[in-house]
Amino acid sequence: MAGQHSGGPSPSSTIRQEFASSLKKAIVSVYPEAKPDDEELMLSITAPQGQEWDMSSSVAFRLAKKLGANPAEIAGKLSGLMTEGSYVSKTEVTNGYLNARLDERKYASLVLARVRDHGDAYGTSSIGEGRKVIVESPSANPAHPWHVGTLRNALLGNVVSNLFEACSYEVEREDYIDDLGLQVATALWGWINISSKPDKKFDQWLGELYVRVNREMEQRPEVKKQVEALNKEMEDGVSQQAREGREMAEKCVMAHQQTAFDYRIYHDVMVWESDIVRSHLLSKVLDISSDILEKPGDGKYAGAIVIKLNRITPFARELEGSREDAKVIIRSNGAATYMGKDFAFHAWKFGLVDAGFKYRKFMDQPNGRPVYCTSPEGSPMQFGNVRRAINVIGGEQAYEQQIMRVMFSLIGHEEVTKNIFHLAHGRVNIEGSKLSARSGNWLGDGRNYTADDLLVEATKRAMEIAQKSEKITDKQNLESISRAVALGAIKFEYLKIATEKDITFSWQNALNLEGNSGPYVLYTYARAKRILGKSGDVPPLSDADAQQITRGHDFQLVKLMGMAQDVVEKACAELRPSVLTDYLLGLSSLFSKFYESMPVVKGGDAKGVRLEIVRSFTIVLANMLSLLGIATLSEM
RNA sequence: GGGCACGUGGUGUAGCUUGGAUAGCAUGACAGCUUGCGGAGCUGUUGGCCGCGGGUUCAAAUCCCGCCGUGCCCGCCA
Repeated sequence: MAGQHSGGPSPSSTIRQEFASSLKKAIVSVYPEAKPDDEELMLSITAPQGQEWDMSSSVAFRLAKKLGANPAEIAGKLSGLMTEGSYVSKTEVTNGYLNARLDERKYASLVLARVRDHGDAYGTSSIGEGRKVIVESPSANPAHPWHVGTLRNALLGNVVSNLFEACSYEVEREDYIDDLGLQVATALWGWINISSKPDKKFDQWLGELYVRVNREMEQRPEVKKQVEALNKEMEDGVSQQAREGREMAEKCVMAHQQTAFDYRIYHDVMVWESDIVRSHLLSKVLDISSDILEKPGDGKYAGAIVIKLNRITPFARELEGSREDAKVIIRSNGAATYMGKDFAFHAWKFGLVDAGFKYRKFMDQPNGRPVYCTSPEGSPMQFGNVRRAINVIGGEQAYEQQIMRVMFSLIGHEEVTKNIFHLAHGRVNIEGSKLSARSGNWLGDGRNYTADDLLVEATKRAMEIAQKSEKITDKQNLESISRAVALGAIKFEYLKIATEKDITFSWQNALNLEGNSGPYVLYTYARAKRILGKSGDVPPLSDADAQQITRGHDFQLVKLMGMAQDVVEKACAELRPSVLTDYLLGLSSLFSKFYESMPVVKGGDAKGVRLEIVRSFTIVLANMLSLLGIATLSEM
């Protein structure tokens, strides 16, 4: 989606407002004491099933309570006073509901003109104008490839970023690179002591090495000691090993980027944990938060800097029965914990402290924009300093995220607490076992549950079907078409599941090409495109065309298309990509019914309006798919 | 010990924030639809005590209370 944001109310909210204000007028004149609330009125309006009515309000039930009267009676009185508007042509009462019917010619003209005028920008909104948001995802460890769980995180982060952009927010797509810590130290031990000669894609190779070293550590305690020593070296950041560790991690991240590009996922900036440590961001943050921190001289936490949980619990009651009574921010050896770094990092995100980061270009991206990274050498750039932060992180980290948010309240930055959103997603398990990075049960011969392999498998599957397709005229493009279908299948399959739910990964589901799936949506798009291809340019709707609209699938489809912007705003406000997938399935399914029941090219007098509907459908569908990061295909 | 998340036809799920008319969709099974704009589709049949028990309400999948089941978290790991 590109171009100007549409701004203003959507067609569907225009008609709901009209209905609501007409309801309000009627209520005020019959029951002046009822004092109807505008928002309540809007919320009472829903779309009823069936084709007879377009909007329905349950407001009479609410009023019945307030006034102690019968709902049906109230609705009856109101109905008599309802005035017609520009779009509402008729109202009636059924079972206490006030139903409204639209003038389908007028409303269809409004929606279709809007789609034609706004094109690529149809469905966008201006609600976020002037605000900046940072989205963090997927923050994979640079010690192994993206697995099917990392992919879920990355896809979520991408869609959420797209949604914010569609709502006119300025968006910074940020990736936190956790290049310190035991995972990377473990891989580095292998790099130094076993092999530094990759013979396959770097992250895959490194992941296998990492798993090997983990097994080694279980048998040889001295290896574990050496890994811990390496970890300390990397933390200190000055030794040859530390430089080697960073170098190795960068190679791994390069390989991750390849995966990201394959999935059409791009970033603006990568913040490396080792640069956070190097920048002494921590000590600056400690300065502004000294009031809430303690440094016990003895006991369990002797020598460390901690935050006592009894300071947190008044603001987060759910942490009260916790087993620990403090959270360590700086270890007794002087190194910051993950908690400490994340707290400091968020102080940077919101511009509370200046980290003095230096940046350089990490690499060019296929979208034409480079991704930058923090670096020991480089120049200052403008990143961070946002008003809102979305952290796409697994639900298992809710405890730490909660403590961190409360810490900002305690140091007097309530606005930060309120604007850190932990977008907690469920786990992705693989059939029969849990995903475990350490054991590498997802990595290796015959069981390679990586994002890369998933795409290869899905493309293969799509290819089998595409080869049989008689509709693909350009056989040269079979490979790229299959890949696009595969991407559509995978992304849709992941995103349609509610964010908070766990997923048990199965090839069967991930490669789904029919039913509630991405390929189903792409397929309806291709059919619509074929109709347009046979008809040449579609002229704008004439009055005569508008007369041909019926109350069948044609108008149902128009009504659904009129809701695009509301859907985008809702998906953005709730951080729920599945709102989009639901909408796309609804649109596609309705289009299929329309397609089966209402001839377009041979539609006679109705040809004009039906063509315009088809044309609009392709635009709306393409816009919504693009928010999911899915590209359309004219043939498949 | 405490907390968080999830529980909806055989299977996978939407709806729960903001209570509202026959709980939506897919898949599976069965039966149909192509000399019609693309059958990766459409139509029909089958299949649900919305985990259980209370409560609030004119009205509960939705809100409240209590249970049960599953997963996760409560580390000077990240």
